[in-house]
Order: sequence, then C-alpha cells, then structure tokens
Amino acid sequence: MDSAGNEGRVARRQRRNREALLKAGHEVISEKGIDAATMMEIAERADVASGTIYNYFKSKDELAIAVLELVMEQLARRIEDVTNTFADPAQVYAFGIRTVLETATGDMRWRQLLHRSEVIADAIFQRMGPFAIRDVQNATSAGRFSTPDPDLTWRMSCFAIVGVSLAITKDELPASVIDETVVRLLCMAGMSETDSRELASRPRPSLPPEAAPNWSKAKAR
Amino acid sequence: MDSAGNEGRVARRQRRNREALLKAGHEVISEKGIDAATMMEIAERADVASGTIYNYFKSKDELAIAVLELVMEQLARRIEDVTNTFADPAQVYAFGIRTVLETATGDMRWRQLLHRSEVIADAIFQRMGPFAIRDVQNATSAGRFSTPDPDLTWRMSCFAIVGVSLAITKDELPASVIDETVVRLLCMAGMSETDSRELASRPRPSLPPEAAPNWSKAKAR
DNA sequence: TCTCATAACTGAATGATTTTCAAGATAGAG
DNA sequence: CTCTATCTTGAAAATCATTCAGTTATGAGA
Repeated sequence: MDSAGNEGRVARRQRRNREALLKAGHEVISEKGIDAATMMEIAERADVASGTIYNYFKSKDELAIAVLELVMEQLARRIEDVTNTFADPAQVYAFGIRTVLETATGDMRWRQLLHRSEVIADAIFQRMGPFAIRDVQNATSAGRFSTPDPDLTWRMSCFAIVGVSLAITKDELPASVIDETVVRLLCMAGMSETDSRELASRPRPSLPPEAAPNWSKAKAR
Repeated sequence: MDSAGNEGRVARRQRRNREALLKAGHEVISEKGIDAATMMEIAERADVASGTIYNYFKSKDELAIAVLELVMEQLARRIEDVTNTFADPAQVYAFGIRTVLETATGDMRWRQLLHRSEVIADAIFQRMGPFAIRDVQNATSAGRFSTPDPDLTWRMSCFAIVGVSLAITKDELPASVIDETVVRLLCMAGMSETDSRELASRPRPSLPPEAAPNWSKAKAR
C-alpha cells in the first residue's frame, strides 16, 4: 500500500463499510429501538454480510453506542452553532438542555433510543460533555451558577433529562413539563429559583435545520 | 375449596411458588444482572419448571420489575422507620436520597441492578415515590423547599441517583461524590446552596439492619 | 369414598438472535 | 505474476425466552 498519504482500495472499502454500517445502524435502531434491531437487518441495509459487522464493532452494543454517540455529537454541533453568539454562558447551558429535551421527545427517531437509558445518557454525557461542562464552568466563573463539581452536575442532568424524556414519550407526563425541567436543572447547577425561571423563559432562537449527517467522524473502538 | 377464609392446597402452593420465584429471581438477578439471569436458573432455584414462571409473570421483564419493586419497598420501609421521628421534612428527604445512593453503591447485590437504569429508576420512582413526594410537599409547605411539581422533581432525582450510582460502581467517580450529589438534589428541590450544604452535613442516624425479606407482599401483575 | 372437570405444572420443542469460524476472495508488495 | 496477509462471506453453533401438548393434582359433588 502507498505509505504516503494516498489511500488504497482496502482502506477505501473499509471506510465505506464503516460508514454504511453506522448509517444503517442509525436507521434500524431509530425505527425499532436497540433491542428489536437485528444485526441481520443492519447488515443487509449496509450491504455486507452479517459476520462483517464484527470486523468493525465488537458487539451489537458497541455498534449502538457508536451510533448514539455520533447522533449526540451532531446535535451538540448544531447547538454550538446557535449558541456561540450568546453572551450569557448560563443561557448557553439552558438552551442546550432544552434542545436535548425537545429533540428527544419530539423527533420520532429519538424516541426508540430512550429505552436503553444508560446507553443514551452516557452518550449524551460523553459527547455533549465537553461543551456542557465548559458552559457550566463559564457560568460559575461569571457568578451565574455555583456548583463545585460541573462534571457531577452534568452527569446528573443527563440522566434526569433522559428520565423526563422517557416519561413524556410514554405519556406519563405532558410535553409542557419541559419548561419546569429546565428550571429545576438550572437550580441544580446552583442558580436561584427566581433567576432560573427568568432565564428559562427568555425567548430563544430556533435550531438550524439538520445537515446531512457525516458518518465518517466515528471513532474506532 | 373452602369458600370461607380457609386456604386450600392449591392456593398454598401458588403462594409458595410465587414467593420462591421472587426470592430466586432476586438472588440470580443480584448475582448476574437482569440480562445475564436466565429463566432456567431462576426456575431451578425456585424448584419449578421453567414454563411455570409464566403462570406467575407475563415475561422475564415483569419478573425483574416485580423483584426490583419489592426490594425498593423494603428499603423505603426501613428508611421510614428511621425518619418518622425527624422534625424537618427536608431532612427526611435528604436522608432518603442519601440512603438510596449509599445502598446502591455499597451493597453488592444492588450493583448489578443498575445496569438497566430505566427499570431500577422506575422502581425507585414508583415505590419510594409516595414517601418522597409527601416529604417534598411537606418541606415545601414548611418553606424549606420550593418546587411547584414534586412529582417531576422526584422523577428527575431518581434518574440522577441511578446515574451517579452507576458511575460510582464503574469507578468513574469516587464514592465521596455522594455528599455533593445530595447537595445538588436539594438545590434542585429549590433549597439554597447554603441551606442544602448545611442540611447535607448534619449527623445522621444509622439505618436499622435489614430484616428477613418478606416475599409475599408482591402485587399480582 | 369415588369420579370428574378444572386448573396448574412440566420440560421438550420452537423460534429468534447474536456471534463464531472455516473457506473463499482480494489487494498490493515484491 | 505470485504469494501472503487481510477482509468478507454465510452457514452453523450457541443461547435463550417463550409456547404448548401432555401429565398430574386438586377438590366439589355424588
């Protein structure tokens, strides 16, 4: 193989296969949920043999995790594109958690993902963490939040968000609790009830439309 | 069959079977986790045929849910026994969430249960909810908390507790974060940072030892 | 006490899936 | 052009949850 930057046919095929598997995995998992998705169907849609999946992912769970992490990264990037003009870091954080809640409950493709809570919560924690934790730190420096452990606060928030989203999709709670959920999470980050409520009720810009997903960003596992 | 209060042999055997299944289910699930537990092993330990389980529980998941809900109810009762002398309802709540965190991370039998977060979080929510929500309401009336939706706050807390417990058992966080977790959950319930920290640091009585579990309290599903 | 209908129990068979692996391609270095 | 290392294939193995036809036990009525 060309030891210079040039990519051989094998490497090209591998990249194609990995991307096709992530795309197919996303489709099938979004339609049926992680548990009901079968490796056979994913393989067929990616146009590879079922055994080939295991050259790319150690198990079904790892494939699912890779898919969810990509989805999260893409949402994080869309949020970042809107919020990088906000002056108040607390507002960036509030916009982020609200957007995750609204996407998780509103986008049909997300609903199925919630049923394996620890997987989706972990993906949110890991992939949106760098942004979210930075925002919490900035907001704490600015005196808006007061939490000594932004990592812990963010981890708790991820699970709480998934829990509320799950309840909304199961119609155990109305979608209108999203407002109060944001308020409570701001309180958890150390903001006063009054400030939280004011911040949560500010007008918000809308999220830009979803770009065509780029499946090649997946990390090897 | 005796139509008076007297119980026939059939009813007696059914009660024995149900209890044996719950006990066996608890053992096996605690040792291996919900997913790795097999119906065969549970049936063997309960000394019934595998098919018999389905006379008592519609599916493996329902059996697991019944087991977890019983475990939660028993813990709730032990907490209640200690806290019913507390004067401050906020302190009752704080003691409850701390106890769940410590039990979930300290008791080896709990560690396996955390891996199906939505199941355990739901069991906590359902079975400890009556107590917890009452405490939050009392604390709000007493001016210690301020949350307009105790149900939502409790639901968020359950998922956050499971998330933190999971991270501790995976050694992603030290057990010492339990203190700060309690503080953050009190903030979420609407208490100020200062008050939360004071409340979380108060000395606590110890939980009474675990009584022999009573497997007959299970509800039919 | 005997008989019979009903309900519960049994465990082998079913069916659905993930994962493995031996055999067959394929690329690209020499 | 050849050879080897690597990837792909798809059939077979392995694992379970769940079903169900056949067996057994119970207790009401005669």
